[in-house]
Amino acid sequence: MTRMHKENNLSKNQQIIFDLIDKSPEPLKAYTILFNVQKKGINAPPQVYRALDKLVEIGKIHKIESKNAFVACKNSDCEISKATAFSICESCEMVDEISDTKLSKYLSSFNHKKGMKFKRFNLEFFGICKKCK
Amino acid sequence: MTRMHKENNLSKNQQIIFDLIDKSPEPLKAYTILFNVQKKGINAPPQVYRALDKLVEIGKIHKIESKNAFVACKNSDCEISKATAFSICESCEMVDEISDTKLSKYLSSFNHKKGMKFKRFNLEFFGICKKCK
DNA sequence: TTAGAATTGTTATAATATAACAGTATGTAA
DNA sequence: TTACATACTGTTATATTATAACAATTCTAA
Ligand SMILES: [Zn+2]
Ligand SMILES: [Zn+2]
Ligand SMILES: [Zn+2]
Ligand SMILES: [Zn+2]
Repeated sequence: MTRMHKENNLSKNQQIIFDLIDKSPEPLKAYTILFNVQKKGINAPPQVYRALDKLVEIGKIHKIESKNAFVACKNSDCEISKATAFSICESCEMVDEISDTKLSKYLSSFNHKKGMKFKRFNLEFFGICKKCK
Repeated sequence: MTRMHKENNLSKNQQIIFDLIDKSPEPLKAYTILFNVQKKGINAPPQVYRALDKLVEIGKIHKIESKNAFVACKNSDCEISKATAFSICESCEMVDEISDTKLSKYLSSFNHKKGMKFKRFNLEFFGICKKCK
């Protein structure tokens, strides 16, 4: 029993949690996820965090660091999460993943004066969205 | 007693906590700060978090969101924290504030396709620093 | 088929952050 | 100077976010 869902490489818990995040219009927090998947047999925080860690690692979801919340990747898995950018409304908390090739290229090729070579970046923009204006 | 330190606008607790962060070579976490200021009479988390909130608000320190840790601003208070960028070593955890006018201007003038006007951004670059190479 | 790797289930606990309430200090303006 | 508003402080308790540790099962590939 408890078969892997080979069609997309996700395990049972990973799939359940990804589906929940993917269909949510807003970022979900770990314990919100936990409460919502208890009916499916996921009972404890480590089960949620392990799935989240894996989903982040493979680029299916991203963590919004300023909110401790998770969103599904809308951008063909962001080259496995090496270059992420988000717009965040400070009023309604809505989060949108920004897909802008120019921005991504500009930042990916940005080099630190101190000679550090970057492997990854995360950018969070804050403002008031159209709806909230 | 407990006079305001008017020379720089910081209250007693704010000054104690700012001094600690400012002289630290690395980001400090809230409870690390708490342990280090208990000898100065700051005993409880809310005292630390209130000072941190204020210091962030006035741009004296920044929160490194991916680490839940705080660093002093090295950049004339970043126009009150509207535009922050950091480089973070994934090996030694060192954090450097990036001061790059071009980068800052580029991002400050970046406009979202969906019409949202940004007021603020935070950017975190990750890599391996020179020392750790 | 069998050994290693990945995943799961479970209990307990660590680490991060805030609520709520009471009191004190400071600046301003009548 | 008094009175008021604002900011800051102290304190206890609690909420929220995340991980440690261990045992078992399932998957994968040789
Ligand atoms: Zn993405
Ligand atoms: Zn909004
Ligand atoms: Zn700064
Ligand atoms: Zn390093």
